[in-house]
Parts: sequence; C-alpha cells; structure tokens
Amino acid sequence: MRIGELAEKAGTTTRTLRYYESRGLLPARRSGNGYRAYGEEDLRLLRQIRLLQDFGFELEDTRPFVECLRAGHPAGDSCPASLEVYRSKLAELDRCIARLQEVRDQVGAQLARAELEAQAARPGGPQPRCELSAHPNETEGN
Amino acid sequence: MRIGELAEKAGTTTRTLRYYESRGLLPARRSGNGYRAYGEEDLRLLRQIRLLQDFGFELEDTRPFVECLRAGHPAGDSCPASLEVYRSKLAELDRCIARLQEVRDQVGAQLARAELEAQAARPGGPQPRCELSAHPNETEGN
DNA sequence: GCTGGCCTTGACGCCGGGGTCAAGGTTTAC
DNA sequence: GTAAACCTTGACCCCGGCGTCAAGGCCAGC
Repeated sequence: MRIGELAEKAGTTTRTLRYYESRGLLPARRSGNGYRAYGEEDLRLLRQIRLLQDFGFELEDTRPFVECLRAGHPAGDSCPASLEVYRSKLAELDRCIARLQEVRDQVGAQLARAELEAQAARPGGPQPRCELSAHPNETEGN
Repeated sequence: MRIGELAEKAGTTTRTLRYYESRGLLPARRSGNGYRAYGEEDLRLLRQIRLLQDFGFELEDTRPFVECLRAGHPAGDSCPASLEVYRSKLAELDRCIARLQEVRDQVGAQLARAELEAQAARPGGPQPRCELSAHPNETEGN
C-alpha cells in the first residue's frame, strides 16, 4: 500500500503521514523506487493514533499506544505505559474542566452584574425603588 | 509614567505593552525623547485587559472593554458590545466544557475497560469465575 | 566622561499539527 | 511519446502571545 492509499483509508492526508514518520511514530518501509510501503498493520497503528488525536491527545501521548500495538499486544492500551497516559490525561481533563467551570462562573457573575447595572442606568428603566416608599403618595401605576 | 513602571505596576512586561500597542489596543503618547508616556488611565485599561486575559479571553475580545473605558464609561463592561462578548464567551465556555466532559467520560471508560482486561490477562490474577461455579468443589478460600 | 540602567525599533524563535508550494522522479494509460 | 496521476525531499507559512536577542539612543550619578 502506498502513502496516498493509506491516507485515504484512514481519512487523513499524505502530509500527515509524512509528519508522523518524521516524528518517528509511523516509519515506513520503502519499495524499490523509493516510495513508502505500508501494510495492514500500519493502518491499525494509524487508526489508533487518529482515535487518540480526536480525543485531543498530543502526538507524543499516542506513542506508548503505538508501541504497544507494534509489540504485538491485542490493543494499544494493553500496556501499563498506555494506562498511565490514560490516567494522566484524565487528571489533566479534570483540572481543565474545573478551571473552565470556574471561569465560566466568574464570567457569568460579571455578566449578571453588568446587566443589572446597565438596567439601572437606563433612563426610563426601573428606578431604584424603596420597598417602604419614602413618598407613599407616588403610586406605582404609570 | 514610562513603560517599565507601567509594566511593573500591572505585573506584566514591557514586551507585552509594546505588543498591545502594536495591536492598537493600548497606544501611548510619546515624551520628548521618544519614550512612551502613560497615565493612570492607561493602568486602568491595562488592568482590564489583564483581567480578561486571565479568563482566557483572546486579545481581540478585550477591545470592546478597553474602548468602553476609554469612552468614559465607569466600567469596561458598561457597553453593549462588551456584554455581547461576555455572552459569546459564556456560550463558548459551555461548548468547551461539554466537549471536554464528553471526552473525559470516553477516556474514563477506555481506562476502566483496559484495566479490566489487564486484570483478566494477568497470570495468577482473578480468573474468569462463574457465579454459579462450573466446578462446585473448588472452594473460594485461597 | 563613563558606567549602568533605562528606553527605542526590528527581527527571529517558539509551540503543534500539519497546509501548501516547488522542483523533480516514476509509473500507467492512451 | 506524452500527459496524468502518483510519488519524493525540502522549505516556508499559519496561529497567539509574547520571549529574547541585537544594535543603538538617552539620562542619572559619580
């Protein structure tokens, strides 16, 4: 299988495959004319990489999975190193989510406050009204 | 106030201030010798920028806030354009959090499955045991 | 007048994951 | 024999938000 075919089967580009090879992640044999030659096994490795990439894993983090597969294990996550990556990614995701949630709440609070202030400042908008009116003769109606 | 002093007061660097100026976000007057000259007002603008940056806002998103302050409004978020930025940021944060949560759950599931499989594959580890034992004479105790 | 500490502009580097030429070799189909 | 569709390496570009030099100007204190 040549590079274009593998790229198409995996739904990626030839540039990406060359990039992976340059990173030492997916080396290729060469056929007589210098073209890269891939097998079905490479397609499996590539699919593993893409799956993790879709999760937002960095390329380096996929390496243990690829090496695990290449070592003959049934799945990319059959090796302890891969499990460690899972775990640290989980921790990272949790930290990231917590941080974003915190920011979300703060921004939400800012928005609420700013909207209130804008409301108060708008002429004709609701005036600051005392519950126990200072001037009982001013009715609310209009 | 010169650039170094302003940077220090705002807890940032001169490089950053020059960058903001290059983006048209925080232009500076010049004193006779060509040095940038800032006032207290610039410090307020800068603090507003840094606050939003700390929230993870992109620099461009801080522009409405800065212009709002510069227009004389009491706060950077006193203007509708700023409120719109708040709202779109909130929506973006929500999408981001939801996506991360989804990934987190998937990765968590992968980890759980892989750990189970590793457990099962470990020789001497717990063998696949039928609840209704196929060999009732094998007791559980050791 | 000289050293040290400020300031100026300009330009390149970084990071990740490739996109997009450029200039050329190979193979296949007509 | 020639055009089309592959393939090769090499190199620069992108994004955001600066960090980090380089080469030189300005000013204070001694």
